[in-house]
Amino acid sequence: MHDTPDSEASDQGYAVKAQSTKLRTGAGKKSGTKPAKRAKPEQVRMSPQDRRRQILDEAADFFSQFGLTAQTRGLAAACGISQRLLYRYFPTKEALLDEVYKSAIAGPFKAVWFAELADRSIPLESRLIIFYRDYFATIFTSRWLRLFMYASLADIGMAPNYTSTVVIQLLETIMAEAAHEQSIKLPADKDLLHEIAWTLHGALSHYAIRRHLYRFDQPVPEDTVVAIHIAQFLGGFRAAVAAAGGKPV
Amino acid sequence: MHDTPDSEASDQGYAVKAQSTKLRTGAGKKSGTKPAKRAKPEQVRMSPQDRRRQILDEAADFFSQFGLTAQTRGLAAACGISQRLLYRYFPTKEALLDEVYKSAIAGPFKAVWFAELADRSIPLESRLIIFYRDYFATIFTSRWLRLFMYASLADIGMAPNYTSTVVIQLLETIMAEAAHEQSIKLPADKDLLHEIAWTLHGALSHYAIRRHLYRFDQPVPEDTVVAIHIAQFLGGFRAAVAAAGGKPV
DNA sequence: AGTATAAATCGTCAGTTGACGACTTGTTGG
DNA sequence: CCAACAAGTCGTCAACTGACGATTTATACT
Repeated sequence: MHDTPDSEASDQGYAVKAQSTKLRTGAGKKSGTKPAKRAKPEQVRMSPQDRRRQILDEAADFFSQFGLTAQTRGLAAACGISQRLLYRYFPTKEALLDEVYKSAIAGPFKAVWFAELADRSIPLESRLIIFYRDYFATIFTSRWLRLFMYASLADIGMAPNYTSTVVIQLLETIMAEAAHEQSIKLPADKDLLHEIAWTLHGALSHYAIRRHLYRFDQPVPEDTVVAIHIAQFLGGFRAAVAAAGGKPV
Repeated sequence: MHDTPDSEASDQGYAVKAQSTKLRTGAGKKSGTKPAKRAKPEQVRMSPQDRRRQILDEAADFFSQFGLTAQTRGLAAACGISQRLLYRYFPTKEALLDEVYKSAIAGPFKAVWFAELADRSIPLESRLIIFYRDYFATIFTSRWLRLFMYASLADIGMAPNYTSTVVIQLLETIMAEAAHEQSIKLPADKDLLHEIAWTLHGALSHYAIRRHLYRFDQPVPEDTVVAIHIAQFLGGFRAAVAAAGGKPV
Protein backbone atom coordinates (compact mmCIF):
# COMPACT_ATOMS: atom_id res chain seq x y z
CA MET A 1 0.00 0.00 0.00
CA HIS A 2 2.61 2.47 0.94
CA ASP A 3 5.95 2.11 -0.56
CA THR A 4 5.80 3.75 -3.92
CA PRO A 5 2.08 3.79 -4.41
CA ASP A 6 2.42 5.53 -7.72
CA SER A 7 1.41 2.99 -10.23
CA GLU A 8 2.94 3.45 -13.60
CA ALA A 9 -0.49 4.18 -14.95
CA SER A 10 -0.10 7.86 -14.30
CA ASP A 11 -0.92 9.36 -17.63
CA GLN A 12 0.15 12.86 -16.83
CA GLY A 13 3.61 11.92 -15.84
CA TYR A 14 3.41 12.92 -12.24
CA ALA A 15 5.14 9.78 -11.25
CA VAL A 16 7.33 10.46 -8.33
CA LYS A 17 10.04 8.01 -8.77
CA ALA A 18 13.41 7.74 -7.29
CA GLN A 19 12.35 9.30 -4.11
CA SER A 20 13.65 6.49 -2.04
CA THR A 21 16.80 7.41 -0.20
CA LYS A 22 14.74 7.06 2.88
CA LEU A 23 15.78 3.78 4.27
CA ARG A 24 13.92 4.73 7.36
CA THR A 25 13.41 1.15 8.35
CA GLY A 26 13.58 1.50 12.04
CA ALA A 27 17.17 0.82 12.95
CA GLY A 28 17.15 3.48 15.55
CA LYS A 29 19.09 6.64 15.05
CA LYS A 30 22.03 5.96 17.23
CA SER A 31 25.24 4.05 16.92
CA GLY A 32 24.89 4.92 13.33
CA THR A 33 26.43 2.54 10.93
CA LYS A 34 27.14 5.71 9.05
CA PRO A 35 28.70 8.65 10.81
CA ALA A 36 27.67 10.92 7.98
CA LYS A 37 29.38 13.82 9.64
CA ARG A 38 26.09 15.53 9.99
CA ALA A 39 25.34 17.24 13.22
CA LYS A 40 21.81 16.07 12.65
CA PRO A 41 22.20 12.58 11.22
CA GLU A 42 18.68 11.45 10.73
CA GLN A 43 16.10 12.33 13.25
CA VAL A 44 13.00 10.26 13.23
CA ARG A 45 11.21 13.34 14.45
CA MET A 46 12.33 16.74 13.39
CA SER A 47 11.84 20.05 15.06
CA PRO A 48 9.04 22.08 13.50
CA GLN A 49 11.57 24.54 12.08
CA ASP A 50 13.64 21.88 10.40
CA ARG A 51 10.64 20.02 9.13
CA ARG A 52 9.11 23.14 7.73
CA ARG A 53 12.36 24.04 6.03
CA GLN A 54 12.68 20.57 4.60
CA ILE A 55 9.15 20.62 3.25
CA LEU A 56 9.63 24.00 1.63
CA ASP A 57 12.87 22.96 0.01
CA GLU A 58 11.46 19.68 -1.20
CA ALA A 59 8.33 21.41 -2.40
CA ALA A 60 10.33 23.84 -4.50
CA ASP A 61 11.99 20.94 -6.28
CA PHE A 62 8.81 18.95 -6.52
CA PHE A 63 6.53 21.64 -7.90
CA SER A 64 9.21 22.96 -10.21
CA GLN A 65 9.43 19.49 -11.66
CA PHE A 66 5.76 18.52 -11.89
CA GLY A 67 3.99 21.83 -11.87
CA LEU A 68 1.85 23.60 -9.33
CA THR A 69 -0.99 21.18 -9.97
CA ALA A 70 1.04 18.23 -8.74
CA GLN A 71 -0.48 16.42 -5.80
CA THR A 72 0.23 16.83 -2.15
CA ARG A 73 0.52 13.09 -1.78
CA GLY A 74 3.43 13.07 -4.18
CA LEU A 75 5.11 15.86 -2.29
CA ALA A 76 4.63 14.03 1.00
CA ALA A 77 6.20 10.95 -0.51
CA ALA A 78 9.13 13.00 -1.74
CA CYS A 79 9.56 14.35 1.78
CA GLY A 80 9.26 10.90 3.28
CA ILE A 81 6.33 11.90 5.44
CA SER A 82 2.61 11.30 5.48
CA GLN A 83 0.39 13.56 3.45
CA ARG A 84 -1.47 14.55 6.55
CA LEU A 85 1.63 16.07 8.08
CA LEU A 86 1.80 18.72 5.40
CA TYR A 87 -1.38 20.15 6.80
CA ARG A 88 0.19 20.51 10.18
CA TYR A 89 2.62 23.02 8.71
CA PHE A 90 0.52 24.70 6.06
CA PRO A 91 -3.22 25.29 6.23
CA THR A 92 -3.79 24.69 2.53
CA LYS A 93 -1.87 23.73 -0.55
CA GLU A 94 -2.12 27.27 -1.78
CA ALA A 95 -0.57 28.63 1.39
CA LEU A 96 2.27 26.20 0.90
CA LEU A 97 2.74 27.36 -2.67
CA ASP A 98 2.86 30.96 -1.52
CA GLU A 99 5.64 30.14 0.89
CA VAL A 100 7.51 28.23 -1.77
CA TYR A 101 7.31 31.21 -4.05
CA LYS A 102 8.63 33.57 -1.43
CA SER A 103 11.55 31.41 -0.44
CA ALA A 104 12.52 29.93 -3.79
CA ILE A 105 11.70 32.74 -6.22
CA ALA A 106 11.91 36.06 -4.49
CA GLY A 107 14.52 34.91 -1.99
CA PRO A 108 17.59 34.26 -4.13
CA PHE A 109 18.04 37.78 -5.48
CA LYS A 110 21.19 39.41 -4.14
CA ALA A 111 21.61 43.04 -3.29
CA VAL A 112 25.35 42.92 -3.97
CA TRP A 113 24.72 42.72 -7.65
CA PHE A 114 23.90 46.38 -7.78
CA ALA A 115 27.16 47.34 -6.17
CA GLU A 116 29.21 45.01 -8.32
CA LEU A 117 27.62 46.24 -11.53
CA ALA A 118 28.37 49.83 -10.60
CA ASP A 119 32.01 49.31 -9.73
CA ARG A 120 33.70 51.45 -12.37
CA SER A 121 37.18 50.34 -11.43
CA ILE A 122 36.51 47.33 -13.62
CA PRO A 123 35.61 47.34 -17.35
CA LEU A 124 31.88 46.98 -17.86
CA GLU A 125 32.31 43.92 -20.00
CA SER A 126 34.07 42.16 -17.14
CA ARG A 127 31.48 43.29 -14.67
CA LEU A 128 28.71 41.93 -16.84
CA ILE A 129 30.46 38.63 -17.29
CA ILE A 130 30.94 38.27 -13.55
CA PHE A 131 27.39 39.33 -12.85
CA TYR A 132 25.81 36.92 -15.28
CA ARG A 133 27.96 34.07 -14.13
CA ASP A 134 26.48 34.50 -10.69
CA TYR A 135 23.03 35.18 -12.05
CA PHE A 136 23.06 31.92 -13.96
CA ALA A 137 24.11 30.03 -10.85
CA THR A 138 21.47 31.68 -8.71
CA ILE A 139 18.45 32.67 -10.77
CA PHE A 140 18.72 30.99 -14.13
CA THR A 141 18.50 27.52 -12.66
CA SER A 142 16.06 24.86 -13.68
CA ARG A 143 14.26 25.11 -10.38
CA TRP A 144 13.88 28.87 -10.38
CA LEU A 145 12.90 29.17 -14.03
CA ARG A 146 10.35 26.39 -13.98
CA LEU A 147 8.74 27.58 -10.78
CA PHE A 148 8.59 31.12 -12.08
CA MET A 149 7.11 29.97 -15.36
CA TYR A 150 4.50 27.77 -13.73
CA ALA A 151 3.54 30.61 -11.44
CA SER A 152 3.37 33.06 -14.32
CA LEU A 153 1.21 30.76 -16.39
CA ALA A 154 -1.09 30.10 -13.47
CA ASP A 155 -1.39 33.84 -13.19
CA ILE A 156 -1.23 33.51 -9.47
CA GLY A 157 0.18 36.97 -9.49
CA MET A 158 2.08 35.67 -6.52
CA ALA A 159 4.80 38.25 -6.40
CA PRO A 160 5.36 39.47 -9.90
CA ASN A 161 5.93 42.89 -8.48
CA TYR A 162 8.93 42.15 -6.37
CA THR A 163 10.71 40.18 -9.03
CA SER A 164 10.00 42.61 -11.82
CA THR A 165 10.94 45.57 -9.66
CA VAL A 166 14.33 44.11 -8.88
CA VAL A 167 14.98 43.18 -12.48
CA ILE A 168 14.03 46.65 -13.64
CA GLN A 169 16.56 48.06 -11.20
CA LEU A 170 19.21 45.80 -12.65
CA LEU A 171 18.34 46.91 -16.16
CA GLU A 172 18.65 50.55 -15.23
CA THR A 173 21.99 49.95 -13.59
CA ILE A 174 23.31 48.20 -16.66
CA MET A 175 22.05 51.00 -18.89
CA ALA A 176 23.64 53.69 -16.77
CA GLU A 177 26.96 51.90 -16.81
CA ALA A 178 26.93 51.23 -20.53
CA ALA A 179 25.96 54.82 -21.29
CA HIS A 180 28.72 56.11 -19.07
CA GLU A 181 31.40 53.90 -20.54
CA GLN A 182 30.44 54.73 -24.12
CA SER A 183 29.64 58.39 -23.41
CA ILE A 184 26.14 58.08 -24.77
CA LYS A 185 23.16 60.10 -23.69
CA LEU A 186 20.22 57.89 -22.84
CA PRO A 187 16.63 58.59 -23.77
CA ALA A 188 14.56 60.17 -21.04
CA ASP A 189 11.77 57.64 -21.44
CA LYS A 190 12.34 54.97 -18.83
CA ASP A 191 10.33 52.36 -20.69
CA LEU A 192 12.39 52.86 -23.81
CA LEU A 193 15.53 52.60 -21.75
CA HIS A 194 14.41 49.33 -20.21
CA GLU A 195 13.68 47.95 -23.63
CA ILE A 196 17.26 48.52 -24.73
CA ALA A 197 18.58 46.69 -21.68
CA TRP A 198 16.19 43.87 -22.37
CA THR A 199 18.04 43.17 -25.62
CA LEU A 200 20.74 41.75 -23.38
CA HIS A 201 18.86 40.51 -20.37
CA GLY A 202 15.99 39.12 -22.40
CA ALA A 203 18.31 37.29 -24.75
CA LEU A 204 20.14 35.66 -21.85
CA SER A 205 16.86 34.89 -20.10
CA HIS A 206 15.71 33.19 -23.23
CA TYR A 207 18.93 31.24 -23.47
CA ALA A 208 18.25 29.96 -19.95
CA ILE A 209 14.68 29.13 -20.87
CA ARG A 210 15.91 27.21 -23.88
CA ARG A 211 18.19 25.16 -21.70
CA HIS A 212 15.96 24.43 -18.76
CA LEU A 213 12.44 24.62 -20.13
CA TYR A 214 12.65 23.77 -23.79
CA ARG A 215 15.55 21.45 -23.14
CA PHE A 216 17.23 22.24 -26.40
CA ASP A 217 20.58 20.75 -26.94
CA GLN A 218 23.10 23.25 -25.79
CA PRO A 219 26.51 22.38 -27.13
CA VAL A 220 28.06 25.82 -26.74
CA PRO A 221 29.54 26.41 -23.27
CA GLU A 222 27.60 28.81 -21.10
CA ASP A 223 30.51 31.18 -20.67
CA THR A 224 30.91 31.48 -24.42
CA VAL A 225 27.26 32.24 -24.89
CA VAL A 226 27.33 34.89 -22.21
CA ALA A 227 30.42 36.42 -23.80
CA ILE A 228 28.75 36.54 -27.20
CA HIS A 229 25.62 38.17 -25.89
CA ILE A 230 27.53 40.77 -23.91
CA ALA A 231 29.75 41.57 -26.88
CA GLN A 232 26.66 41.87 -29.02
CA PHE A 233 25.03 44.18 -26.53
CA LEU A 234 27.98 46.50 -26.05
CA GLY A 235 28.79 46.47 -29.75
CA GLY A 236 25.27 47.37 -30.77
CA PHE A 237 24.57 49.68 -27.88
CA ARG A 238 24.99 52.91 -29.80
CA ALA A 239 22.80 51.69 -32.65
CA ALA A 240 20.12 50.56 -30.24
CA VAL A 241 20.06 53.86 -28.40
CA ALA A 242 19.85 55.65 -31.73
CA ALA A 243 16.96 53.46 -32.83
CA ALA A 244 15.23 54.24 -29.58
CA GLY A 245 15.44 57.92 -30.33
CA GLY A 246 18.30 58.93 -28.09
CA LYS A 247 21.01 61.19 -29.41
CA PRO A 248 24.56 59.91 -29.33
CA VAL A 249 26.98 62.48 -27.98
CA MET B 1 -2.24 7.71 -33.17
CA HIS B 2 -5.18 9.57 -34.50
CA ASP B 3 -7.88 7.12 -35.30
CA THR B 4 -11.49 7.94 -35.47
CA PRO B 5 -13.59 6.77 -32.59
CA ASP B 6 -16.18 4.43 -33.90
CA SER B 7 -16.89 4.09 -37.53
CA GLU B 8 -17.06 7.73 -38.34
CA ALA B 9 -15.87 9.11 -41.57
CA SER B 10 -12.14 9.24 -41.26
CA ASP B 11 -11.64 12.87 -42.02
CA GLN B 12 -7.98 12.40 -42.68
CA GLY B 13 -8.63 12.41 -46.37
CA TYR B 14 -10.66 15.57 -46.42
CA ALA B 15 -8.09 17.73 -44.79
CA VAL B 16 -9.07 21.12 -46.12
CA LYS B 17 -12.07 20.17 -48.09
CA ALA B 18 -15.03 21.83 -46.55
CA GLN B 19 -14.34 25.43 -45.87
CA SER B 20 -17.91 26.44 -46.26
CA THR B 21 -20.04 27.57 -43.38
CA LYS B 22 -16.98 28.15 -41.32
CA LEU B 23 -18.81 30.93 -39.60
CA ARG B 24 -17.48 30.78 -36.15
CA THR B 25 -20.34 31.39 -33.81
CA GLY B 26 -17.89 32.23 -31.11
CA ALA B 27 -19.65 31.59 -27.85
CA GLY B 28 -22.70 33.69 -28.26
CA LYS B 29 -25.83 31.72 -27.74
CA LYS B 30 -28.02 34.57 -28.73
CA SER B 31 -29.11 33.30 -32.09
CA GLY B 32 -32.41 31.63 -32.81
CA THR B 33 -33.80 29.16 -30.39
CA LYS B 34 -34.57 26.07 -32.37
CA PRO B 35 -34.08 26.80 -36.05
CA ALA B 36 -35.72 23.59 -37.08
CA LYS B 37 -36.09 23.95 -40.82
CA ARG B 38 -34.44 25.79 -43.61
CA ALA B 39 -32.52 27.88 -41.17
CA LYS B 40 -28.81 27.59 -41.68
CA PRO B 41 -27.84 30.21 -39.12
CA GLU B 42 -27.19 27.64 -36.46
CA GLN B 43 -26.91 23.97 -37.01
CA VAL B 44 -27.91 21.84 -34.09
CA ARG B 45 -25.79 19.07 -35.44
CA MET B 46 -22.54 19.73 -37.15
CA SER B 47 -20.71 17.64 -39.67
CA PRO B 48 -17.89 15.61 -38.16
CA GLN B 49 -15.36 17.75 -39.97
CA ASP B 50 -16.75 21.00 -38.68
CA ARG B 51 -17.25 19.69 -35.19
CA ARG B 52 -13.77 18.34 -35.05
CA ARG B 53 -12.38 21.62 -36.26
CA GLN B 54 -14.42 23.53 -33.73
CA ILE B 55 -13.24 21.32 -30.88
CA LEU B 56 -9.62 21.66 -31.89
CA ASP B 57 -9.86 25.42 -32.16
CA GLU B 58 -11.69 25.76 -28.89
CA ALA B 59 -9.28 23.35 -27.23
CA ALA B 60 -6.30 25.42 -28.30
CA ASP B 61 -7.80 28.47 -26.61
CA PHE B 62 -8.96 26.51 -23.62
CA PHE B 63 -5.75 24.66 -22.83
CA SER B 64 -3.61 27.68 -23.58
CA GLN B 65 -5.61 29.53 -20.97
CA PHE B 66 -5.90 26.92 -18.24
CA GLY B 67 -3.04 24.58 -18.95
CA LEU B 68 -2.87 21.06 -20.27
CA THR B 69 -4.20 19.69 -16.98
CA ALA B 70 -7.50 21.52 -17.40
CA GLN B 71 -10.51 19.23 -17.48
CA THR B 72 -12.33 17.83 -20.42
CA ARG B 73 -15.64 18.87 -18.87
CA GLY B 74 -14.56 22.47 -18.99
CA LEU B 75 -13.54 22.14 -22.60
CA ALA B 76 -16.86 20.54 -23.47
CA ALA B 77 -18.67 23.42 -21.80
CA ALA B 78 -16.57 25.90 -23.76
CA CYS B 79 -17.54 24.09 -26.94
CA GLY B 80 -21.18 23.97 -25.91
CA ILE B 81 -21.31 20.21 -26.17
CA SER B 82 -21.45 17.31 -23.79
CA GLN B 83 -18.24 15.94 -22.41
CA ARG B 84 -19.02 12.56 -23.85
CA LEU B 85 -18.97 13.92 -27.37
CA LEU B 86 -15.28 14.74 -27.11
CA TYR B 87 -14.60 11.04 -26.93
CA ARG B 88 -16.38 10.48 -30.17
CA TYR B 89 -13.77 12.56 -31.93
CA PHE B 90 -10.68 11.77 -29.89
CA PRO B 91 -9.93 8.47 -28.19
CA THR B 92 -8.23 10.06 -25.19
CA LYS B 93 -7.45 13.47 -23.81
CA GLU B 94 -3.84 12.95 -24.70
CA ALA B 95 -4.71 12.24 -28.32
CA LEU B 96 -6.70 15.45 -28.37
CA LEU B 97 -3.74 17.35 -26.97
CA ASP B 98 -1.50 15.91 -29.64
CA GLU B 99 -3.84 17.14 -32.33
CA VAL B 100 -4.05 20.55 -30.71
CA TYR B 101 -0.30 20.74 -30.70
CA LYS B 102 -0.03 19.84 -34.34
CA SER B 103 -2.65 22.29 -35.51
CA ALA B 104 -2.02 25.20 -33.17
CA ILE B 105 1.73 25.02 -32.62
CA ALA B 106 3.39 23.39 -35.56
CA GLY B 107 0.76 24.49 -38.04
CA PRO B 108 1.15 28.27 -38.10
CA PHE B 109 4.74 28.35 -39.35
CA LYS B 110 4.96 29.74 -42.86
CA ALA B 111 7.34 28.61 -45.53
CA VAL B 112 7.28 32.01 -47.23
CA TRP B 113 9.32 33.47 -44.44
CA PHE B 114 12.43 31.83 -45.80
CA ALA B 115 11.95 33.36 -49.21
CA GLU B 116 11.14 36.78 -47.84
CA LEU B 117 14.15 36.80 -45.55
CA ALA B 118 16.43 35.91 -48.41
CA ASP B 119 15.14 38.55 -50.83
CA ARG B 120 18.24 40.67 -51.26
CA SER B 121 16.49 43.32 -53.30
CA ILE B 122 15.40 44.77 -49.98
CA PRO B 123 17.67 45.95 -47.15
CA LEU B 124 18.03 43.31 -44.48
CA GLU B 125 16.79 45.64 -41.78
CA SER B 126 13.52 46.07 -43.67
CA ARG B 127 13.23 42.37 -44.31
CA LEU B 128 13.68 41.63 -40.62
CA ILE B 129 11.11 44.22 -39.64
CA ILE B 130 8.58 42.78 -42.05
CA PHE B 131 9.37 39.25 -40.99
CA TYR B 132 9.00 39.91 -37.29
CA ARG B 133 5.84 41.88 -37.78
CA ASP B 134 4.31 38.76 -39.28
CA TYR B 135 5.97 36.48 -36.77
CA PHE B 136 4.46 38.41 -33.91
CA ALA B 137 1.02 38.20 -35.47
CA THR B 138 1.35 34.47 -36.15
CA ILE B 139 3.64 32.83 -33.60
CA PHE B 140 4.20 35.26 -30.78
CA THR B 141 0.58 35.28 -29.76
CA SER B 142 -0.75 34.58 -26.32
CA ARG B 143 -2.29 31.33 -27.50
CA TRP B 144 0.79 30.00 -29.22
CA LEU B 145 3.24 30.99 -26.53
CA ARG B 146 1.21 29.66 -23.64
CA LEU B 147 0.49 26.36 -25.36
CA PHE B 148 4.11 25.95 -26.29
CA MET B 149 5.23 26.76 -22.77
CA TYR B 150 2.76 24.38 -21.14
CA ALA B 151 3.84 21.66 -23.52
CA SER B 152 7.50 22.34 -22.88
CA LEU B 153 7.07 22.29 -19.13
CA ALA B 154 5.08 19.08 -19.29
CA ASP B 155 7.97 17.70 -21.24
CA ILE B 156 5.54 15.90 -23.43
CA GLY B 157 8.18 16.09 -26.06
CA MET B 158 5.22 16.51 -28.34
CA ALA B 159 6.95 17.97 -31.32
CA PRO B 160 9.92 19.91 -30.10
CA ASN B 161 11.75 18.65 -33.11
CA TYR B 162 9.62 20.20 -35.78
CA THR B 163 9.42 23.56 -34.11
CA SER B 164 13.07 23.75 -33.21
CA THR B 165 14.10 22.57 -36.64
CA VAL B 166 12.15 25.30 -38.34
CA VAL B 167 13.44 27.96 -35.99
CA ILE B 168 16.99 26.81 -36.52
CA GLN B 169 16.47 27.20 -40.24
CA LEU B 170 15.23 30.71 -39.70
CA LEU B 171 18.26 31.51 -37.57
CA GLU B 172 20.63 30.25 -40.24
CA THR B 173 18.86 32.27 -42.90
CA ILE B 174 19.13 35.42 -40.83
CA MET B 175 22.78 34.77 -40.18
CA ALA B 176 23.57 34.18 -43.82
CA GLU B 177 21.85 37.39 -44.82
CA ALA B 178 23.49 39.48 -42.12
CA ALA B 179 26.92 38.09 -42.96
CA HIS B 180 26.38 38.79 -46.63
CA GLU B 181 25.21 42.34 -46.11
CA GLN B 182 28.05 43.17 -43.76
CA SER B 183 30.66 41.12 -45.63
CA ILE B 184 31.54 39.10 -42.60
CA LYS B 185 32.82 35.58 -42.54
CA LEU B 186 30.84 33.39 -40.23
CA PRO B 187 32.28 30.78 -37.88
CA ALA B 188 32.16 27.26 -39.22
CA ASP B 189 30.63 25.94 -36.02
CA LYS B 190 26.88 25.80 -36.59
CA ASP B 191 26.05 25.87 -32.91
CA LEU B 192 28.08 29.01 -32.43
CA LEU B 193 26.38 30.54 -35.41
CA HIS B 194 22.95 29.77 -34.02
CA GLU B 195 23.90 31.34 -30.74
CA ILE B 196 24.66 34.63 -32.44
CA ALA B 197 21.29 34.63 -34.17
CA TRP B 198 19.64 33.84 -30.86
CA THR B 199 20.79 37.20 -29.55
CA LEU B 200 18.09 38.65 -31.79
CA HIS B 201 15.52 35.91 -31.92
CA GLY B 202 15.83 35.05 -28.27
CA ALA B 203 15.52 38.66 -27.19
CA LEU B 204 12.35 39.08 -29.22
CA SER B 205 11.02 35.76 -28.00
CA HIS B 206 11.57 36.92 -24.49
CA TYR B 207 9.83 40.18 -25.20
CA ALA B 208 6.81 38.18 -26.34
CA ILE B 209 7.03 36.00 -23.25
CA ARG B 210 7.12 39.10 -21.09
CA ARG B 211 3.98 40.37 -22.69
CA HIS B 212 1.88 37.25 -22.86
CA LEU B 213 3.17 35.05 -20.07
CA TYR B 214 4.60 37.36 -17.45
CA ARG B 215 2.09 40.01 -18.35
CA PHE B 216 4.46 42.83 -17.70
CA ASP B 217 3.24 46.25 -18.54
CA GLN B 218 4.37 47.00 -22.04
CA PRO B 219 4.10 50.70 -22.75
CA VAL B 220 6.53 50.77 -25.68
CA PRO B 221 4.84 50.00 -29.02
CA GLU B 222 5.68 46.64 -30.49
CA ASP B 223 7.07 48.12 -33.69
CA THR B 224 9.45 50.28 -31.73
CA VAL B 225 10.68 47.35 -29.70
CA VAL B 226 11.25 45.29 -32.81
CA ALA B 227 13.12 48.17 -34.42
CA ILE B 228 15.36 48.57 -31.38
CA HIS B 229 16.20 44.90 -31.22
CA ILE B 230 16.97 44.69 -34.92
CA ALA B 231 19.14 47.78 -34.77
CA GLN B 232 20.92 46.33 -31.79
CA PHE B 233 21.49 43.05 -33.61
CA LEU B 234 22.80 44.53 -36.83
CA GLY B 235 24.86 47.12 -34.98
CA GLY B 236 26.52 44.55 -32.76
CA PHE B 237 26.75 41.82 -35.36
CA ARG B 238 30.43 42.26 -36.08
CA ALA B 239 31.32 42.32 -32.40
CA ALA B 240 29.25 39.21 -31.75
CA VAL B 241 30.86 37.27 -34.57
CA ALA B 242 34.25 38.32 -33.30
CA ALA B 243 33.39 37.19 -29.78
CA ALA B 244 32.27 33.87 -31.20
CA GLY B 245 35.67 33.40 -32.75
CA GLY B 246 34.91 34.27 -36.34
CA LYS B 247 37.28 36.49 -38.26
CA PRO B 248 35.85 39.67 -39.71
CA VAL B 249 36.90 40.20 -43.30
C1' DA C 1 -44.63 10.64 -43.32
C1' DG C 2 -41.38 6.87 -42.26
C1' DT C 3 -37.05 4.97 -41.52
C1' DA C 4 -32.05 4.31 -41.25
C1' DT C 5 -28.00 6.54 -39.78
C1' DA C 6 -25.14 8.71 -36.86
C1' DA C 7 -24.68 13.11 -34.06
C1' DA C 8 -25.26 13.99 -29.45
C1' DT C 9 -26.56 13.26 -24.46
C1' DC C 10 -27.29 10.79 -19.96
C1' DG C 11 -25.72 8.36 -16.30
C1' DT C 12 -22.16 6.12 -14.12
C1' DC C 13 -17.83 3.86 -12.78
C1' DA C 14 -13.22 3.68 -10.89
C1' DG C 15 -9.35 6.12 -9.62
C1' DT C 16 -7.83 10.86 -7.87
C1' DT C 17 -7.20 14.58 -4.75
C1' DG C 18 -7.46 18.32 -1.08
C1' DA C 19 -8.65 18.27 3.44
C1' DC C 20 -9.23 16.75 8.23
C1' DG C 21 -10.89 14.11 12.74
C1' DA C 22 -9.09 10.68 15.51
C1' DC C 23 -5.51 8.00 16.92
C1' DT C 24 -0.42 6.48 17.66
C1' DT C 25 4.15 7.11 19.20
C1' DG C 26 8.80 9.40 19.85
C1' DT C 27 10.87 12.67 22.95
C1' DT C 28 11.59 15.32 27.06
C1' DG C 29 11.69 16.68 31.91
C1' DG C 30 11.02 15.23 36.58
C1' DC D 1 10.55 5.03 34.80
C1' DC D 2 6.67 7.54 33.46
C1' DA D 3 3.48 11.01 32.29
C1' DA D 4 2.55 14.88 29.16
C1' DC D 5 3.15 17.08 25.07
C1' DA D 6 3.40 17.28 20.37
C1' DA D 7 5.35 15.16 16.07
C1' DG D 8 3.54 12.07 13.04
C1' DT D 9 0.18 8.44 10.86
C1' DC D 10 -4.36 6.17 9.56
C1' DG D 11 -8.48 6.16 7.53
C1' DT D 12 -11.95 8.49 5.27
C1' DC D 13 -14.98 11.89 3.04
C1' DA D 14 -16.77 14.65 -0.75
C1' DA D 15 -15.78 16.60 -4.86
C1' DC D 16 -13.34 15.90 -9.01
C1' DT D 17 -11.91 13.59 -13.40
C1' DG D 18 -11.02 10.56 -17.55
C1' DA D 19 -13.48 7.30 -19.78
C1' DC D 20 -17.39 4.79 -21.83
C1' DG D 21 -21.93 1.75 -22.42
C1' DA D 22 -26.58 2.71 -23.22
C1' DT D 23 -29.88 5.67 -25.01
C1' DT D 24 -32.01 9.64 -27.36
C1' DT D 25 -32.86 12.44 -31.34
C1' DA D 26 -31.74 15.53 -35.44
C1' DT D 27 -31.12 14.88 -40.28
C1' DA D 28 -31.14 12.93 -44.93
C1' DC D 29 -33.28 10.09 -48.09
C1' DT D 30 -36.77 7.54 -49.71
